[in-house]
Amino acid sequence: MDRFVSTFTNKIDAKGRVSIPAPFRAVLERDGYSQVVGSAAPASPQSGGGIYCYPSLDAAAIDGGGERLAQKIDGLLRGLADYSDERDELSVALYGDVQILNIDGDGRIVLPEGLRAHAGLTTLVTFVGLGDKFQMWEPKAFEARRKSAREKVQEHRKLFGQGGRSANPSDDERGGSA
Amino acid sequence: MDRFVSTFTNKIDAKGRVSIPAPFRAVLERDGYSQVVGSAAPASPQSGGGIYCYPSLDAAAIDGGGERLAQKIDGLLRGLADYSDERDELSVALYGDVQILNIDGDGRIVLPEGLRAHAGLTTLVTFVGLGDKFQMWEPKAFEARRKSAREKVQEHRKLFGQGGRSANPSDDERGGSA
DNA sequence: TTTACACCCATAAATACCCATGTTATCCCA
DNA sequence: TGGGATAACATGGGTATTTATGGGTGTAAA
Repeated sequence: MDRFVSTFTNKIDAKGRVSIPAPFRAVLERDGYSQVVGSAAPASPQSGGGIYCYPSLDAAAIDGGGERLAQKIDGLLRGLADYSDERDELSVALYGDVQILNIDGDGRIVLPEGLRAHAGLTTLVTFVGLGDKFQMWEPKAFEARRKSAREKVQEHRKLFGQGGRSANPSDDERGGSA
Repeated sequence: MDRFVSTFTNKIDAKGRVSIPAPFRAVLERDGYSQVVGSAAPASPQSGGGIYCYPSLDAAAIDGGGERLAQKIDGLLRGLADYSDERDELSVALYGDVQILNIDGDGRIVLPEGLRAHAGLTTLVTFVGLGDKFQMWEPKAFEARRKSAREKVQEHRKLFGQGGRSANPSDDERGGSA
């Protein structure tokens, strides 16, 4: 199964577009999102093409993914009675905040104002692979979070007393930052 | 699977018309429009049909959708056949105020006074995708709804449990980028 | 007639589509 | 093994479509 891994930082251009890191695009293609590579019939936004994005509930970031992520959202609602008030209300948060961003022929998306604001994005976006989904962060904000995450991991290591870490993986970032 | 997702806010013009967000129209086209009378052919040369609408039972909003929604409502009532009291009530509540709003050549509908009053609509309408139906809200009212919905989701998130939108980044954080 | 509505056209703005370029990593061959 | 040719990718920008919105007009119902 393909997973989103690694982090990449790309630029938001004057039109608000960002390139999705090629490796992520590859995962998305397999994940069952249908992209119009050539000049075939355009996939409509709701057709299941494009990527699913929504503001992260507890972080200043945007969550994104393909069909698999969409299915998970569906799964959360399954089991709730049809047309119950509760279901409607949860749907608002789960579907209402979702945006389907179409990927253009060059592998780019446009980030709507709402999402950009939530993540505090201006000119750069850091794509972070999280397995089933990925997140889009403002580079500085992500660095801070990554740092704290590492510290937590270190603590756990000490607790478990297993130091067997082979090497500090070199971060394969690209783009103008760093 | 096609679903209504995302939210859009459009304007009600002087004639009481509102544009249905294009992505929703795309879903409706696949879903099948509701026909006013059972004519196999398109209802009218211009409009492909109409959308199935009724005042939301639990909220100051209008529920809308296509054939799928119409079928579900039907099914829901059929299932209640035994409890005729309840069925009658629901029938009245649901069918009584159902309207099929025709979509004009430009993708717009006219909101009847009754519906508009129920949702407190004046000049703006917020369309909210809820999966297999959508709702129309007065923007301010919707904001409140969205807020409470988000809170509810926060509560329920633990119940939904693993595998869901794990939303807590540190849950699936890889310790570095190995 | 008067009113409400369906239909038609016009337009600005947002969006999708297309092609070009610089840069980097990769490959091939001498 | 070095170096030039090649391919992949991120990025910039021009242009054609879509979309939302406003308004005019005919037509059918009241």
